Amino acid sequence: MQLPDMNLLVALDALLDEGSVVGAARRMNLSPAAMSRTLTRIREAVGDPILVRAGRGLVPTPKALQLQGQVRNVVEQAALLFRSADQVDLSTLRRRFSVRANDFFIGVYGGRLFDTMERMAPLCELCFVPEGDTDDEALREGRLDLRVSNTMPASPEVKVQNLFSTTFVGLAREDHPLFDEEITAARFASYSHISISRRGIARGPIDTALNAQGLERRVALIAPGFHGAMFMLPDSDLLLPVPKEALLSANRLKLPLRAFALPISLPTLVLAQSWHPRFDKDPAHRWLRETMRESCHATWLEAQPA
DNA sequence: ATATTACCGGGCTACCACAC
DNA sequence: GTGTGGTAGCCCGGTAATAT
Repeated sequence: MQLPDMNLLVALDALLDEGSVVGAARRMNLSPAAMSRTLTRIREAVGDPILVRAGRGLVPTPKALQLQGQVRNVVEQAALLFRSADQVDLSTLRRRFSVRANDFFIGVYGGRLFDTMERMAPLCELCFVPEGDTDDEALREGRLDLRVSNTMPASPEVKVQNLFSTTFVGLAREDHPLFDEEITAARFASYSHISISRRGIARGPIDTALNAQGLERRVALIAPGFHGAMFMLPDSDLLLPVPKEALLSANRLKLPLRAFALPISLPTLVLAQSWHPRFDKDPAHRWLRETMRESCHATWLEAQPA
């Protein structure tokens, strides 16, 4: 069987990623003219224009967008074949690591993670992507390097490693009437709450715990993320349960908020990172996972009460 | 500014002739 | 039969010019 020139795949990956002939040429140490001719060969091989002129630049065709994930996957797998199983030169490593996490994790843990990555692998990019419904598929296709979540992946082949566990505390404006007397479950339930949910779900473990005591709370506001919700507290009587590490963000932002221990018992939340086994032996990915684990641990320690 | 094309040169390979 | 050297053709990259 006559195989096509596999170098075209590497060039196609660069072209689709950069979206320009000049950018892809720079990345592959070629002249723009040489890359333009490579694009011509790719067009002939694929039978599609791949990138078409739009003013000064180029835009991808639907076929190109459809191929992008597959091409990246194949190129990464091919690169792995030639890479030592244990070594990676972080100083020259050019790679974008996509991590899916919620805004609590990004806001509290993302900064230290990025700082460590920036110092060790200055040419790498960290790309946080919002949580989605097709995590396992994204991991499998290589669109996602890591997923950080408290829910287990649906696919049994996906690898999981615990990062840290956390518990919830309550947040309210510092002069909230809640602080005038002892914070009982009944008083906690008597104020309106913010519930954090991307899918608009108002009920959760807090409601279960209150119901067990014959109490019920009113969720007056549903927000997609903790950080945005925190900014609503100073102007309202709302209460916001947050993972206790989120207090780091509240303190840094110098928000006029006060934390309180929840008067109910909630299960401990365990956050874990998960990845597809295809990346298990990849030294760069292994470094990412290790860096994630260590930077999370350092942030977690900082957030613990003295 | 960026993409494409024309033209040129270097490297590689297939093919052939020749010597051993 | 095998190894070596010469040649032609192809592929690909560079520069420069042109088109968008």
